Amino acid sequence: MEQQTQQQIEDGGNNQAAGTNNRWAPTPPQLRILKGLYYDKGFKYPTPEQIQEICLHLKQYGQIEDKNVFFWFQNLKARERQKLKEFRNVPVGGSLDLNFGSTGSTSHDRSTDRSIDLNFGSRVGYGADGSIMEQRGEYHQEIETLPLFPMHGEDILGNMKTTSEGGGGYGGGSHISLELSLNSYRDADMA
Amino acid sequence: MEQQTQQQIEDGGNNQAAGTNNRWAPTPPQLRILKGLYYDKGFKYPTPEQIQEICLHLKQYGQIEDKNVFFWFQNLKARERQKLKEFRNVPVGGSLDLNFGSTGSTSHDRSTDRSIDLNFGSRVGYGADGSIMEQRGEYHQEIETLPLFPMHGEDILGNMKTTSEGGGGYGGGSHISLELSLNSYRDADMA
DNA sequence: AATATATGAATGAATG
DNA sequence: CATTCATTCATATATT
Repeated sequence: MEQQTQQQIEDGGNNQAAGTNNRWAPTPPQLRILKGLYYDKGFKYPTPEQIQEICLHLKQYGQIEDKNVFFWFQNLKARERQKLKEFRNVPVGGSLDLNFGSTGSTSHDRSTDRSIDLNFGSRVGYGADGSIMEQRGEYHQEIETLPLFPMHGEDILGNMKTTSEGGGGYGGGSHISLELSLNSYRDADMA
Repeated sequence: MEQQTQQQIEDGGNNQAAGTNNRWAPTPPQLRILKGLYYDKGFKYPTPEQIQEICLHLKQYGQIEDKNVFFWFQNLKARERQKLKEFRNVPVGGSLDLNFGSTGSTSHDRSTDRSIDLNFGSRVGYGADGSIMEQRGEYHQEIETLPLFPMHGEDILGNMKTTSEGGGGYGGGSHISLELSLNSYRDADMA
């Protein structure tokens, strides 16, 4: 079938089939910046305003929307957490009947290997530090502060909060001077 | 993670080098057990804990990791759905069924309903209001008579975290200053 | 060998 | 935020 044999999303050329392609794919520069923020800066909890800022900036490197940035951060966080969770050792107990159909031996093979205690064990939870670090609030850098676009976090799209408006939400007109620093990037995927 | 940096396959030459990717392949015993769980037991939604349990057990039959088990279930589910969808797309001639709003019979788990809303206006819960609404305390694993865990059932149920946004809302101190010392060189994107 | 298929792996998007 | 769905990429294996 038409399973393979397709070459889409590329970096070199932003082939936006305008309508045919629905799923966003970060261009290398966008990915580099996003990763730089997340890993190098430890910036993991962008506010809606900051998402807009980031998105606006990333638009230079290819088509992108707020929700893409939002999802990107969400997914990365979720997957890192999930990874930790899966590495965690299972408590005890568990009697999954995995021995069906086997030959005879009706004994629990796994026996007592579940006593292995890794590094986590108890602090894998949230807020227990270690897994989730926060930088919201007043996280300042002490590197070269280079203001990219000292603009005011305005409503770029004007559709962020159509439901619960009224001003009760979040401040709103808060000026955010998003300055990014990507002196060092984490990885250079692709070879 | 960086795997979709594929380049044009029309280069006509050698692409894709380095074959250090050893992808897991289930051994016969492992496959038998996995299939037994999925088909015979109807066990299709393993929790992270159960994944570990299964994985640990399968280790006796060959090298395997949690993520392998995770992906195995994910793929199997996805492909069964995909298969069903293909059959459903048979050229029916002109039988356009626009029966929206009913038929609610058989399957309607929580999918197949993809509504393409590219507007992204009010749905994406940034958690702007903070506070996680509800925390699913029940998995709908319709296991027939499989006593997965006749012991405990906590963990996933207890998810209380009130430090999700920490930053004290987005309205107030969104004075995060990142930095960006990017070189304003735009690669080739955004032609 | 070239093509097709099966399936492991990755990730964007969506839901509750 | 945790979990799940959908689509796609990457390969090993089967088929011709």
